[in-house]
Amino acid sequence: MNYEQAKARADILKAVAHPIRILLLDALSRGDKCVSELTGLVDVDQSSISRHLTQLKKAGIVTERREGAKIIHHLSCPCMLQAVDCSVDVLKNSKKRLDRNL
Amino acid sequence: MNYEQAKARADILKAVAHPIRILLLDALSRGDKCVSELTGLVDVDQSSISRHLTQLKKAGIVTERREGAKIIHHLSCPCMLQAVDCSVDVLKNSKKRLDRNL
DNA sequence: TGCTTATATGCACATATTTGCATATAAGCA
DNA sequence: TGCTTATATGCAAATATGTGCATATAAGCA
Repeated sequence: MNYEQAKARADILKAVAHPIRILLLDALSRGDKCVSELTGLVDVDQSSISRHLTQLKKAGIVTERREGAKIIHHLSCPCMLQAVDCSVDVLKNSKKRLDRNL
Repeated sequence: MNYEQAKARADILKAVAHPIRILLLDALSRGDKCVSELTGLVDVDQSSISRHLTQLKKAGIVTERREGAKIIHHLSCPCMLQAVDCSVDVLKNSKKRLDRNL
């Protein structure tokens, strides 16, 4: 793998690597939602959610469609949920190691 | 999923989301290596590689063992390679969409 | 012990990321 | 058109991240 390829992969992973964006993906995994619905999930400004969604869209993980005044967001790459699951495995393994005092 | 859980997952993914760290994981997937071997992979200072490895170790993705003067690094969570593969899927899907002019 | 190789760390600096507030843009509706 | 709801964006400030250089620490060996 060369640096360019690694950079492209890193850019996708960076788009996911934020607590709020992970919460957004989690919510979208249970169905399409508009910005105001997603804003209700966390205690941050609506503008912040808007920008997080922009990042997910730029990365190609989420798509949008307009429905009247609302913009509906859709998880177009559910595969990224698996990437999040991988991180859960790491957490579990780390915990196991701690439990064994390693 | 609550914010704490999302934060823990994000911290793991952040540890991977950097081109150099992805190159390091890729190299380690083909066998354990010491710092100086890994430093040869990219044109950055040895201290930079050392710090990237520290992040991977803190996240619990890589472990180390000493062998004489050298410190050998080992990919303890190969599952993270799958997370990187997920990002490749996203890139492929994005490319497909572009090819269809969507 | 003194020298060499291997790795880590303090420091300073540059760059990137996140955030809220205010405000802009866009759609729907009276 | 004027009002309301929905979403995006400019700006400024705070925080985080990545980097090289110099140097510290640790192991092996003559």
